[in-house]
Amino acid sequence: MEIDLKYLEEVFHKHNLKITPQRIAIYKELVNSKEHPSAMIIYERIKKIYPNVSLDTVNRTLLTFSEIGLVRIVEGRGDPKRFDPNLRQHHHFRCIKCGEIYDFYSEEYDSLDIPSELKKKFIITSKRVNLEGICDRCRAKRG
Amino acid sequence: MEIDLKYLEEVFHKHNLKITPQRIAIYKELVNSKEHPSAMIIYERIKKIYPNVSLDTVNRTLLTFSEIGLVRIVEGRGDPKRFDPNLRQHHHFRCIKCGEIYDFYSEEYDSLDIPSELKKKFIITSKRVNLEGICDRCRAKRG
DNA sequence: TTTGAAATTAGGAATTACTCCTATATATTA
DNA sequence: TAATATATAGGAGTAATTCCTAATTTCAAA
Repeated sequence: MEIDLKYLEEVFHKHNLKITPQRIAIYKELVNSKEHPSAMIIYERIKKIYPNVSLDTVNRTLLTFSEIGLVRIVEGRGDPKRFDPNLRQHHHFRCIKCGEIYDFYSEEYDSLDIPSELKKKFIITSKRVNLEGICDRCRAKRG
Repeated sequence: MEIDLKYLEEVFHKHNLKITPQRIAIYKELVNSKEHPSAMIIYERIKKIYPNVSLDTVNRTLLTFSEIGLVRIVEGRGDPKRFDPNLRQHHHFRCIKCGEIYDFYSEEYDSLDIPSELKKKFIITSKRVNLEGICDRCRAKRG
């Protein structure tokens, strides 16, 4: 998928971030990933194009992106952080066997009300339904 | 809070786990925690009672507990694993400033339907709504 | 009860996933 | 184009977790 470079550069400008080839490459790689990759996975792929990019840069960049809201860190179970460039409101199904995360969309879930006792106490900035279970592939493997 | 030792021993038996003082202490400590603690935090507390318990045992034990469904690993953002002994269906609010996680209950959320295209493809074993935002304490701090 | 096999533990080493440090290089603005 | 503020690479350092192994403990059967 071609990314909208202009949009990306605008976002960088808005947050006073310099436009560097590494940042663009990292963002491209993440957008074109389907599996909510970790920094290490992005790093391995980027290395093929920029052989001496450093893992630290990939990590730092992905964290910067998440700070400015360009990507999100997926909610996981304490293993390596995984990143998600999908900013459209969506929800996750996670396979407890293989760890794969599948995005899905649901208007019903999007329009869930926040319980009023929480609304009074907290400022709510994000809402997501996380489902877990066994995906079709893993189910097939074990009959 | 007093834990139900009998219940705990039954669970251990059911899964062919031996009843050891460490396992009981670790479970007690977790149940009596209110902040979804990490293995390290549990370890520090247990050490006061069993000075030469090892961190590995705490980690291993908590993972074992999560495998048999006695506790759950809280969904987080890649930092140390945190554990939750609350098996009653509930949902989480996580403060993006301080990281604190608050359990809450909602019948509306509990009774959410699973989208049919997911139900067809996947076996769903768990469902949770995760809210994020800023908690009352952090809000107070910054006026 | 005692005994013995199998599971579990402590302690340290190893690994993994970051995160920090700093000299060099690069992007932007004047 | 030059100045300067950022960002990067590479390596060191740190945190969280997992692995390894010898010693210990649990528990079931005698």
